[in-house]
Order: sequence, then structure tokens, then C-alpha cells
Amino acid sequence: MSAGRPLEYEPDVALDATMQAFWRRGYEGTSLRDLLDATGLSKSSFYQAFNSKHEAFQRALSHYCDNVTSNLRSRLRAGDSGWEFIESVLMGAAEEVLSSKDPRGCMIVNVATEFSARDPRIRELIGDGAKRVTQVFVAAVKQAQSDGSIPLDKDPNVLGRYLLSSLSGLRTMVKAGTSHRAMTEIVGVIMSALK
Amino acid sequence: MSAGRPLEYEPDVALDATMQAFWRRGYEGTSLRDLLDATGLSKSSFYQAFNSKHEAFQRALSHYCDNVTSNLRSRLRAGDSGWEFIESVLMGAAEEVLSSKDPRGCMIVNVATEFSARDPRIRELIGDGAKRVTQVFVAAVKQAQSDGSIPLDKDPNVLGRYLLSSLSGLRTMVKAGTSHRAMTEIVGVIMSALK
DNA sequence: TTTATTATGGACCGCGTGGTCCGGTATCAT
DNA sequence: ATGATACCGGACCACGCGGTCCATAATAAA
Repeated sequence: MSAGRPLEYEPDVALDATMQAFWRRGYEGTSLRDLLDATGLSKSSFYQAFNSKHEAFQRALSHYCDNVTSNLRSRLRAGDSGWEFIESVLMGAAEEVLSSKDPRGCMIVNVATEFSARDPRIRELIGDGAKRVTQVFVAAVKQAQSDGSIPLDKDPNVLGRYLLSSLSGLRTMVKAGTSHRAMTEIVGVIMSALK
Repeated sequence: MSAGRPLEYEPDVALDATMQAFWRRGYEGTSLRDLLDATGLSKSSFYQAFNSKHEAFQRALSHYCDNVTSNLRSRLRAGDSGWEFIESVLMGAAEEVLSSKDPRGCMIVNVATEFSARDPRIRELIGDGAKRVTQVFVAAVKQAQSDGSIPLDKDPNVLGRYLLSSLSGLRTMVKAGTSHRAMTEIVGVIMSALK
């Protein structure tokens, strides 16, 4: 073990808490105070762990991307049908209406709308995250095509991006206060474009 | 005319400038300094015109909703085909990729993701704005149904909400750095669900 | 036990924030 | 001309922000 006093916190726990905070409030909306409360770290420890608010945010964002994509991938592997996977992901967004009265939405989407193109480094992370999620959708479409639930003449890459776009749309509809009923109807229409 | 020194600014011009500023940067991201620069008002005049930053924001937001809906409505009236109207609106979002490197997106969408449910008054405005835009889409769908470009067995209300959701999705795809080519392909898929 | 190393809490800092207030002044009705 | 009206610029305010720094405490290696 290296010399010196050992850490009194779990770095990955702190990172996760940081992610949660930024996810809920966005970058500008999350103060350093919020981050310290969320992580339980002292100010010094925070600045030792992450070098700045901005760097913490970047790490939180890529941590989020890792979580989301690995989670989606495992769900896709677990279920047998690509079609059902897609539907359950979209419905998951619809369910958010019921589960929480302060929906956080998708962090990537939130960050994309908050930062737009301003910060190039963030833009890069967002583009990368979007690409990775799209890849999962593309894989799901291909799987659905192999079992015949999506016609083979469709371009899986196009449909993958379409699904990402649709999911983003659903996420913002939740925040606009759309009812659960309306959400499921929208999901139905979205899915109908795959046939 | 009432007594006293007359206004040295156009109230509606100031409101519009305020809207532009908030549209670009969001609520937290727009400082009072930014607003004064954008409107050209002095601090006193600003606080006389709007009573606070928060109230200015609300007025800017509903001003935006008014603009958008009346603009959409007139475009719908002008063009003859409901189908083409829908397509041109969606393509408009796709064009944003080309026209500006710092896309502002839709202010309603931006505000929805920034505030989520926190502020009830804002939430109300957003819900209202969403409803009004949806109504335009619903009208467009009905018009398209009447000329046969959308089948009559579809529910225009459902499709209207679907279109709003899709438009929101496109708007965030722009911010995620999606190429123009990919955007138009997505629009194609979105439109295919209407058939 | 000493020494080197590292985490911790909190005081501290400069700055920009949203917001208030007032003296000066331009413009109105009379 | 004059008094009433109300806009304007800017000084001013308290506060919270992100960030730095240091004295102290805790641990590992010697």
C-alpha cells in the first residue's frame, strides 16, 4: 500500500453521487454546495478527487454513458427479441411519468440541450454517447430483422438513429407533462414505423 | 398621452430581445448583464418593464409560444397540403444543422429540460405551449386526412402528439451533432409512420 | 518513535449575481 | 414658464459562487 493517510471515501461512489446530482440539476443548476452534499465529501477532498467542477462534470457524464450503454446492452442480451427490447426501452421512458414527479430524463439529452455546441469537449462526449446508444439500437434492429419482426429492406443504421431521436422526444414529452396514456399511444406510433 | 417623460424603448422590442437571450442561453445561463445588453435597457428600466428576472422569463416564454404557434398556423394556412406542412416543419428542424453552428433548438423543449417539474408556474406554461403546438399538428393531420395523404382510420390527436414528440427528438439530435443527411433520413422514417 | 506522506475541515478570497435606491433630468399638461 | 411625472444611469448591497490555502490529523514506512 502506498504511504500516507488512506482515502475516507469510495471514489466510484463519489463519482456516482456526482453523476446523480448533475443528472438532476444540470451543470449550471448544480452548485458546488450541492455536489459536496451529494457526495458527502469536504471541499478539499472534492477538489482532490476531481480537479474542478467542470472536470467532475465531464467524468460524471462519461460515467453516465458507460452505465446507460452497458445497461442497455445487457438488457438486449437478456431478452430474446430485438423488437420487444426496443418496445420496452421506449415504454420505459413512458413509465417515467408514473414513477416520479420530477423526471430527470436522459442525462445526455439534458446536457445536449443545456450546452448545445458551446463547449467542444462536452460536445464531443455527447456525440460519443449518442453514437454508443445508437449502436445498441442498431444491434437491436438487426436482431429484430433476423427473427423477422422488422423487414429486411430497412436500413438498421437509419432505424437506430430514428429510435434514438424518438426516445429523446419521449423524454422531453415526459417533462412537458404528457399523460401516461398519451405516452403509450405515441410509443405505438413510433413502433409502427418499424414495420 | 399620459403625463411624464415617455418611454425611450419599445416594450415589445425589449420583450422580443429578452426572449432571444433566454432562448439561446436558458434561464440560469442568462445573466442580468446579458439581458441588459440584449435589450439595451438600463437596469432600472429593465426592472420597471419586467419586475424580476423570473417574471421576464415567464413573459419571454409565453411570447415565444405565441410566436411559434401563430407562425405555424399561418404556414399551415398558406400551404395547401397538410402533409407537406408537416414534412416542411420537420425538415426545418433538420435544416438547423446547416444554418447555424450553435442551434438554439425549440425554447419550449429547452425550458422543459432545464426546469423539468421544479417550478409549477413554468411547468404550466410549458404544458400550455405544448398543447397549443400539438393543436396545430392535429389540424395539419386532419387536413392531410381530408386530402387523402393520411388514412382516415388514424387518430389525429395521437398523431399530433406523436409529431410533437418527434419534433422534440429531432431538435435534440441537432444539438447532439447529427449530420444533415442522417437528419433527413430520420424525418423520412417519422413520416412513414403516418401512412 | 520518528519521518514522510496524504486526507480533511474550514477559513478565506475575488468575483459576479440578482436586486434596490436615489439624484438628475427629459418630457408632459397646464 | 412651471410643477408634476416618471425615465435613466449608476452607485450600492448582501449573497452565493467556484476555487485556493493552510494548519491539523491520520496513517504507512523507516
